Formats: sequence, structure tokens, C-alpha cells
Amino acid sequence: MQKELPKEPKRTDQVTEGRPTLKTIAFMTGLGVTTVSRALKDAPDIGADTKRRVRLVAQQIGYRPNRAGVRLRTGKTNVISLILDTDEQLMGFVSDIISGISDRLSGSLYHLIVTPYSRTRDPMDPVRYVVETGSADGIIFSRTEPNDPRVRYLTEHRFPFVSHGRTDAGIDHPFHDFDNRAYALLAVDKLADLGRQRLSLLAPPANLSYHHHTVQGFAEGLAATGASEVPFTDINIDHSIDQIRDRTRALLMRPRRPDGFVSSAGAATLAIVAGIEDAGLVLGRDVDVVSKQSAKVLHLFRPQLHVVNESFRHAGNELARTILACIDGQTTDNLQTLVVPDTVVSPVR
Amino acid sequence: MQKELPKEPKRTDQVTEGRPTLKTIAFMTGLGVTTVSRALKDAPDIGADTKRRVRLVAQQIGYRPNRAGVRLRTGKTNVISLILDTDEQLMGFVSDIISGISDRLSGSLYHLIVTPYSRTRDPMDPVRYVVETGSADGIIFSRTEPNDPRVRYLTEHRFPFVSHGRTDAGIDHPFHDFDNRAYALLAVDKLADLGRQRLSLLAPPANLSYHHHTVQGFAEGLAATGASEVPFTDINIDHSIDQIRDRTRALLMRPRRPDGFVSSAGAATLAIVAGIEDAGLVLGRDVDVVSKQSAKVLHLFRPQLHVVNESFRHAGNELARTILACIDGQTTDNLQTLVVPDTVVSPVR
DNA sequence: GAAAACTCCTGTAACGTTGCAGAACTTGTG
DNA sequence: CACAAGTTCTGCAACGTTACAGGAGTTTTC
Repeated sequence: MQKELPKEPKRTDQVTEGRPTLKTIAFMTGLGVTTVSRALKDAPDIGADTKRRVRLVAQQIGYRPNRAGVRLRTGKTNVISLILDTDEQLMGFVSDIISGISDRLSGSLYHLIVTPYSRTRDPMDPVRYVVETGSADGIIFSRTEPNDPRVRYLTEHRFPFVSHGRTDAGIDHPFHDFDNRAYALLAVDKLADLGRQRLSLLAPPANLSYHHHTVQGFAEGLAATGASEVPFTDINIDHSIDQIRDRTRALLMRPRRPDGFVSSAGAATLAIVAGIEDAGLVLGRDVDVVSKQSAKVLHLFRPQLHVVNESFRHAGNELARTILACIDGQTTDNLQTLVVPDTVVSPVR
Repeated sequence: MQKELPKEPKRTDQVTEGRPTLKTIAFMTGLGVTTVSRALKDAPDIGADTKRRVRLVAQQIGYRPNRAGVRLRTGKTNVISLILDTDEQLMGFVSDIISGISDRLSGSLYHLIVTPYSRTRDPMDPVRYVVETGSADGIIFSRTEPNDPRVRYLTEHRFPFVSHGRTDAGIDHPFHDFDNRAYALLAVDKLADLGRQRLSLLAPPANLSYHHHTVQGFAEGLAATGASEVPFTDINIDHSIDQIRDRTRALLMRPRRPDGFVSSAGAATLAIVAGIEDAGLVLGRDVDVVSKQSAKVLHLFRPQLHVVNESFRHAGNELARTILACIDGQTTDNLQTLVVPDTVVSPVR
């Protein structure tokens, strides 16, 4: 029986064409592939001269590690997944947060991948998908709930993540948040300063954490100033502009109408103001409105508006910084940040 | 000399734990890995029964192909790169386009990855990066120029792409666009109907394709209606709100002031209106404005505004559909789509 | 002068997938 | 019955990377 000799392997010494790999550098320097790999990651057992040579060649030929190779071998994806509610209708939010994240990620080796979900489906779906398929090294998500199942799931699976918004279920985890309690407090104070006594709050949807913070700050403000609340219930900033507008008008036609509004979103404020004017009232005379905004446009809309600015670009920046630190294994650093607003921008008189 | 026998390979029969791979299915079905692979892609040389068995098992254990494995082997990334200008300040644009793309991509195996660039740097950078590193199967980009270097580069490299916007350099390529010539024409017609005779155009930046379309439509409108132009130069919708506002006011203080504006962006319109009011004029009485908008909010801002709606969500949808068809190798299908506006939404009297 | 320690480098195998060349077996053909 | 043709399945190798377990040479130590 003839010993079957391994057939001559096709000499694929196309080491010089196509995209450069470690093999290319190994060939050019006369070193082994392993040596090149280790030289490029500055391993301690590689000589200084060798490292210099390798790095020089690598730079000259524009070597870039093949992500698929690294990912297959190590499991590291160099990807951050931003989990987005694509029903999102409010202007600016997504744009800004993505810009903010991109800013921070550019220069790093990380890519940003957008993992969408529909509010009508299970918010856990995209999270499970990313974890199960290992398609990212870290996750960023918004619309955080007080007892958010995503936080529990990701914590249990020890998967790096940052939530945009805090939770309230005894789990310590990285987050970035805007202090909506402070916002509502500021807003009520401002309205009280203006002599407003009967205030309504257009809050975020009740399931989200920042709904509760906002409501709490609002209540504290009322207690501190002696103003009273005219409940504005069954409606929130996720409702359509038309719905908010109609509900606002209806509220203002009632006997004890509010004379001040606190609004948690810029787009919703457009609707509130429309409702006010529908009711035949005048903004700044009959009613005052304090609103949060992310895009600085409300002063153009009605100069009488009082606004507090919330920068989603900054939020994106912080979220990205945090997730990178988190992936990096840092636990002591400031993985929990809170932006506390301190200024209401009022019309110039 | 003792023949060095290959040391007993560690029996890594952890075929049953961790994420399932082809090997897992092969083990469970008793088939070879290759057979399983081919069965799952419905290759013709696999028996029908085998295919059924393999698919059943695959589904039961929730097999999902390892993207890194596929990518390393085939070069296929299953990724679409959306190249984004992160200086973008106009509200809604990015959000909507991403939602539109996501809609179309969900259900497919494609991921959406956001590749940012800064307007101040070379727009070719991200394009070259994606092509050179093969980090996506297709590219979507905006802010298309008449002789766009990205179109040339990608065409030369035969890399699948769709531009949001047309070009004018004799290269036939996939695109999706909004007919801004038709928009400007409609807008001028509307203003002429309202009796406006001296019109100004706030156009897109001069380097972009749709600047030229807009200007052309505007000119055609003037010719058709006999209205005249009051040039509004050295300013475009990319300028800041404050700049546009100031320039609008200045324009309106001049002897032959315009009595009608055509605006190519919703955010810019806020500024134009502010400028009009700064000049002591009244919208709808002294001046009329027709504006494009993507978010339906301008009617709340000033009910007197005339608007034409442009859906970026729809654009995202079309762009995604087109890039998928393009990657799929389709050349005859409608890879070039144009949305032609036909309605100006005017205030109810 | 030999062993030990240190420095610097390298080959092998494996991650999960698929193209390829062919094997094993059945069926058809003369 | 031999041989061709068809059907169905399979090993092997490779994509680019890195962990691991050495190996070769030099220097230190006693």
C-alpha cells in the first residue's frame, strides 16, 4: 500500500498581495507570525529592536488587524451595541446620542452598531440576542425602568452594559443619568417665583425610572413652595402631539385650571403651548411653561418659554466613556454619573 | 531517536456546552460538519431527509451561525455601514433615517453599523476605511455632491453602495433622492398663488447636489410665475440658527425686501421666522414662507407656515432596500428611486 | 565547566465556517 | 458482470489571529 503523501500544498505565497496580514509582516521582517503578533501588542518577551522593526513595517504597509480573525480567536468583537427604540419620535434624541457616542469611540477600535427594537415587542429580545450571539462587547440602552429586566439579565450574565437612566432594585450597576428630580424641582421653583400656584406636570411614561424622579422632584417643589398640583393624568410625553394638545386644552377649560406647566420634553412642549393657545389663553400672561429641551429651539418657538437644557450629545459621550471603562474591567472608577441641572433659561425681559 | 508522537489532543468534546456550532449539530445528528453546513444552506447534493433532520435539530437547539467564522472564511460581513456626518445638527434627520433602515434590516441577517465622520475632515476617510478593511458589505451615505469622490471611488472598487442624493458626473449608480427641484417649483408656485412677487431662497450648502436641484426648481418657478428673486446669498441651511436669523432680518431691512421665502429645512425655517419677526414684519401678512420639514411640527410653531413633508424614515427604508438589492447583485431592479412631492400643506383659513 | 537562569523567538493548534476533491454506495447501461 | 453515472455524504485545508508550550542561544552562578 503506497503511503499517501500529503499532496504538495498549493504555495499560496500571495503574502504580498491583497490586504496585509501578520503573515505579510512576518515575511517582510523574516520573523515568525507569532513574534509579529506579540511585538505588535508590546509583549514583554520580545526584543526592543524587533518591536521597533515590526511596528515600522506594520505602519508602512498600513497593517490593520483582521477583526474577524481576532473575534474568532478571542471572542472580542470591538463592537458596542446601542439598543434603540425605533418608534422614537422625539426629535434629536437619537441623533445627538449617536454623535456623542461616536465622538468618544472614534480613535478607539470600537464600532458602534445599532440594534433596533420596537416598543411593541419585548425589550429583552435585542439584549438577549447580543448576549447569546456575543455580537458585541458592551451594551448601551435607554428607557430604563426602576426594576429593569435588562439590568437584571445583563448583571446575571456579567455582560458589560451602561443604562441611560437609573434603576431602583438594589442592583449596583453602571449608569448615566440626568437628574430629573432636580429638574422638576427647579421648574416648580421657577413657576412659583413667577407667582404660579396651580401647576401641572407632563411627565415621562409611568414605567420609566425618570418618570418617578420627575414626579418626586415635582412633589418636593410643591411642598417647598406651597403651590398645588392640578393633575394631568393618563397622558405623557410619549403621546402624540395631537393628543397632548387636545388634553391640554381640555385641562385648561376646567374650572380650576393650571397656571403653570412643567414639561419633560421639548416636542411635548410644542403641543402644550398649542393647547394653551387653543384654549384662548396667552403664554407668559395666563400660563407659564417650563420645559426641558435637547435642541435649543424652543426660544424661537415662543420666547416666553422657560427652558432647562439637557444635552444628549453629552449623555452619549458619557455612556460611551462608561461602557469602555466597564469593558476594560474597571469597577472603581466613576461608572455612575449624574448630570444635575442648575439653571432655568428664562426669556429676557 | 524516539519518534515524537503527536501528543494526545485534549479531547475538547465540549460539543454540548456553550453556544451551539455546526459541530454540535454534526455530533447530534451523527453527520459530518460539512454535511450540516451544506444541509443548512440547502445545497443540492444533500438528501431531503437529511436536510429536514439537520434543520430540525438546528432549530431546536437555537443554532445561529457564528458571524466571525463566516466572515473569516467568506469575507461576508452581513453588515451595512451608514456613514454619518456627526456634526449634523438638524433635528430628526438621523433618527428617522436610522429607524427607516432598521425597519428594513430587521428580519434580515444584516446589522447596521454607524461610521461617523466630521465635516471638517475628509469625507473619503470613512469610505476608504470600510472598503480597505472590508468591514461592511455595503455603504449608505448622505450629503451627496454632484461629482462626489465617494461615488467614483466606490464605483471603481465595485463596492456596493447607495447614495442619498444624486450625482451629475456621468456615473450610473444606485441612489435614493427627494426631488428638490419639484419641491422648489411647488414652493414658488404656492407663493405666487399667494400673490408674492419677490422671493428669496434659503438653499442647502452649495457643494451638495440638492443645492443645485433646489436652485434650478426655484429658477424655473420664477420663470413660470414671473416672480423675481431677491438673492439670499452666502448663507445656507447648514449655518447656525442665529446666523440665519440675523441674515434674514438684515435682508428684510433692505429697500426691496422679499415678500416670500422658500426654505430647504425645518430648523432653518424657525430661524427665518424669527428673523422676520425681528424685522417687525408679520408672517402670513407681510411675508409668506414655504418650508420643507421632516418632523411635523412647523404648524405648531407658526400656523401660517406652508410646508412640504419629506419623510426621512421612508428614505431610510428605500436606502436599505436598495443596498440589499445591490449587494444581492441585482442591477436591473429599481436601484434608483426618486420621491416627487406634490402637495404643499397650507394653513386652514 | 556545567547547570541554571534569562532573553528572545517560533511552531502548533484552535476558534467556526465553507470550497474542494473525492469516497462510499446505489443505480443504470451495454 | 464490468463499468459508468448518479446520489449522498465526508476529510482536509484554509481564512487571520493568539494561547501555549517550548527551543535556541547567551549570560550568570557556584
